[in-house]
Amino acid sequence: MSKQVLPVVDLNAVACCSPIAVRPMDAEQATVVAPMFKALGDPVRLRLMSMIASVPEICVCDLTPDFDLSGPTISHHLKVLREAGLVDAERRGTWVWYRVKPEAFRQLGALLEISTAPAAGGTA
Amino acid sequence: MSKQVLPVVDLNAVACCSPIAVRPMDAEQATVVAPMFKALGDPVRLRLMSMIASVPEICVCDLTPDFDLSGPTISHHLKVLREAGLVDAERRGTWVWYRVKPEAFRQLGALLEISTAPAAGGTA
DNA sequence: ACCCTGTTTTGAAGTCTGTCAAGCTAGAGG
DNA sequence: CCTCTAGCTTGACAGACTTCAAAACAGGGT
Repeated sequence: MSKQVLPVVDLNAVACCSPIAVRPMDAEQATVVAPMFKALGDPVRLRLMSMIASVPEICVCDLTPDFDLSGPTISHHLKVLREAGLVDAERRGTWVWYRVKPEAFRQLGALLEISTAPAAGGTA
Repeated sequence: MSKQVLPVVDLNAVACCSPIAVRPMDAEQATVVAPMFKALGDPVRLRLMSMIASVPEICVCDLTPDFDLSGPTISHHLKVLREAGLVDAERRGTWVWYRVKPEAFRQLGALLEISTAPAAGGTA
């Protein structure tokens, strides 16, 4: 039983991407997406995420020293990012390597787009 | 003393916008930005946000009925969005009207951009 | 086989969050 | 001035979150 590293958020369930500035989100979609934002809502995780996102992949051993936190705590935060579907992890020999899941990233970016923003007038 | 509606997150302090996929975030910036993501990390607030964002402005009285929650609870969530700097509120007569702060929105969107993403190879 | 290093899991403590009931404030209209 | 409605604030409580220490797990080297 390889209970290794399995994402929890189903990206296909994230009704694809119309920015929230264009159309209100239904309750179900909000339930799916909110955990991703929540995962980024902690300063430690946000930094972890940005460290992972700014390179192709990175070892936990290169993440930990940047924080005044215990190893287990970093590991916990990484797990939250994993379960939010934002990153993937893979063990290679002694070390575990993390990389972003670009789809997830794109999802969130798309939701926040102002793009063809509403402006006055009404939805009629 | 008008303790009306005052934002807490200083948008100017959000070192402007290089996507986290490009350069890791420093601790200070993460501390400033994380609360915005956190505010969106609750399904109720995410829906509120999207309802507000999809029209020019909207009255609390038009937000509340969409949820199976008490008035105070909605009010609490709106306060969180306000203090995260994501929305503004204004009382006009009997009703209070909410609208998004597009700058904040844009900030977050910019951070999530993959834009000139890293791809393999290394940062060299 | 044993130990050493890197990472995750478990268990526990303290803090924060989401929610409601009750009470309060702001404006409209008599 | 009184009352009614819309919305916010306070207080309280159950549940979730962050963190660490201790222990477990995974590989590599001797």
